Amino acid sequence: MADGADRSLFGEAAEAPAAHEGVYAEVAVQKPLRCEFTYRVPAELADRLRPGMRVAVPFGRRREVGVVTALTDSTDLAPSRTKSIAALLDDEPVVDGALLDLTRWMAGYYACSWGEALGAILPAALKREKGTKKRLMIAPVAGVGADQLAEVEEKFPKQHRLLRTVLEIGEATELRDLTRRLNLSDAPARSLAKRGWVTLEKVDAAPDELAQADATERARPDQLTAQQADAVGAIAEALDAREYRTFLLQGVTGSGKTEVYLRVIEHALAQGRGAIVLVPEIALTPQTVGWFRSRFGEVAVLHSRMTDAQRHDMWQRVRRGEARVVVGARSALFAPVQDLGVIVVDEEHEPSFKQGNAPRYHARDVAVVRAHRAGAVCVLGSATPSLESWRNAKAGRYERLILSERVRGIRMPAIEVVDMREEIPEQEGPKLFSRRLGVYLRQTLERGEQSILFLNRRGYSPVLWCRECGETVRCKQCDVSLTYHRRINKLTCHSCCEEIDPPKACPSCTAPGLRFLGLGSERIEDSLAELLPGARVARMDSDTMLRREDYERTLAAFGAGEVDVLVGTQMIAKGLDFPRVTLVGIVDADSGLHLPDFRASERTFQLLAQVAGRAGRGELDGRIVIQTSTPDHDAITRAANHDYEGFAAVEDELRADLAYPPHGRLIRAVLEDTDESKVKAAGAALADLLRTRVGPEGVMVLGPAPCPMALLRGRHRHHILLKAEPASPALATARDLLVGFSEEFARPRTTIDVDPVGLM
DNA sequence: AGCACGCCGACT
DNA sequence: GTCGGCGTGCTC
Repeated sequence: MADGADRSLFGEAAEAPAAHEGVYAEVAVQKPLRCEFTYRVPAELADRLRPGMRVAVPFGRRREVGVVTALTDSTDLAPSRTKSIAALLDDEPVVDGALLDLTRWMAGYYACSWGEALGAILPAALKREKGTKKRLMIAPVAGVGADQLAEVEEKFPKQHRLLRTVLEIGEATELRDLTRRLNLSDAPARSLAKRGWVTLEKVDAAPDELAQADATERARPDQLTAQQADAVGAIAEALDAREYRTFLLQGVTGSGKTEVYLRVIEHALAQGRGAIVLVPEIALTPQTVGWFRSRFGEVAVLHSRMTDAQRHDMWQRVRRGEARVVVGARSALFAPVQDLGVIVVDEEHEPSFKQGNAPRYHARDVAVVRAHRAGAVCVLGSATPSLESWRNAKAGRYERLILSERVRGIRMPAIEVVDMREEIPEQEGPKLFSRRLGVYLRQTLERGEQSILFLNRRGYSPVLWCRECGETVRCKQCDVSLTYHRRINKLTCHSCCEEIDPPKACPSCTAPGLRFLGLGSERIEDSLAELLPGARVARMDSDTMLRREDYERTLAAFGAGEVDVLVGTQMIAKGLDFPRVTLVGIVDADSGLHLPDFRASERTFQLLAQVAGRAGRGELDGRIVIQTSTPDHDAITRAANHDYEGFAAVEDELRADLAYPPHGRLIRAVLEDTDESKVKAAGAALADLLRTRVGPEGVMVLGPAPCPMALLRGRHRHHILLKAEPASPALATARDLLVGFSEEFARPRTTIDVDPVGLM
């Protein structure tokens, strides 16, 4: 570094021509900066340095870890601006050429920096020079309880919220998990520690139950169904040809998709090739991992709850070829599997495959790209494929394989739709259970069978409403109503986690007598106690399931028949397989239907189909009750008739009319700032720029308009939506204009979301 | 994104 | 008098 300064001061004229010679490296750092940075390669590193290796470089006042993306022998920069690489951190590239190319593609496509894209593929331990960070654990101190809680309740709501959660968990927890979930900084934890009510302690690593998951026995069936065999045959053929193909494996719940995955992976392994299996985070249970482990032995697992050290270890094992099968959530897509044969994306329609922060990639789409580039096969599995994949299959880009029969000849459950508008409320307040659902619940209990009640809304009541002025009690920082939680007697903001004491009178007109409007899972649980006295009820939502063990334990209790009725949110929609469940009640099928999102109907259909799949998994016949106030809605009638194909065809036409995906592509720009006028002004300027530079024939510019949640954590948010033909080159131009705009103006902050999922 | 520098309110 | 709020400018 010093020599650079020296040269600019003394030697510039003399060695000006020579200053550009030598070896330079392009280095990508994990920051949202448009380009890579050029560094001089010290002579002693020149013959060892290769693209894909990590280096430590001086960056501003700091030292950063970056990845070398290219080596050159010249630079356009003035020599005085070129600093030298400070240290080489690898003997071998940690990112191979294929992944380097893939991240470059991602950076361009998803409008992020190459460094950010690389950041998504490297385990955290490799992104720091010092390696693995210790974990900070928070634990309650014995004897601390209600008295201490009461002491901080009034003046320190954040400490109160944290202490309450820590006490509820009752054992040491990673602080970062809690602060993320409760939307807190470290400060409240430090204050509690200072009071001596909790302890903060750094630990190395914790054992990981998934890494150690036992091989769950899952017998390898001798006989596949004819459809399974056909599917395996078609995919194996592509593997044998060693060519890229994408298959859409569409199979109803219980049709044996997993067995198809397992056979295909067997085939790839027999060829000496590796495999990646992506599953939604919440489906990544010891049981799932166990299936793969029992069949393949050495299986690497990658998921968000692992410690940095554990992820690093798994990553190394994959890179060394010790594990040839990787099972994991979204980011496992980037596991350094050599000679990749197949990528499986299970539940490909799940919105969680889209990452919510930069790089905002969709793992399903990037899986197809990675497979294509690797000459591998991609298998997208779902009972209810996304409209995007359905259309890709129709257009011949994917090959559709259908599993319509359930294994062992299990019948599809009967689905009954109950029109809640025809139910007469016995007393004031919302009607929770229709007469029919009430009767079925009682009968199921009497037969000693089990029920599941699904409501995708936690808390007791989502709205507190003033009958005088019609206002609802809202969050001061966010554009949402506060949800009443009865156990803790607080109003909670589900957007920013802030909580307040329920007011006695209306905050806007001071009239007394606020009323609860609507229902949540907590209220269902309470009402069940009245409807079915003596029934054993368990509730599963993110309020009751604070630890992973809670989840496992509740499911184990349910499986053992110690629980009669399981009440829950999304958390219980997926994967649960209990033979004694003969009744599933969907308490309010409409809850997601009216969200301001063009995918609302699709999401509702998928959720209903998924929840319905929880009943009748064993010998006993299942029964599903869907409660709704819109019984004629397509998502509901088609779900009730197990008619995916009909739903997809109708929905596809609606999307075509409006040029929404899959018939158009979207890019969304969100502008946010504490000052609303700045957001409005910048939004108008940006929309003007876009409209003048890309004509309406190429790209439609919608907005600017306030986002569905126009105020979030104290920031006003407006968005602009770009809509274009899927193949329109103008969309790329528009995207690059957005990138230019966001770089030119630091405020209001502009985030660009390519192929957005969820418009909130 | 960090992390500096740089200008205006409530406290020892 | 200063400690500290966050506005804006830069990183090879």
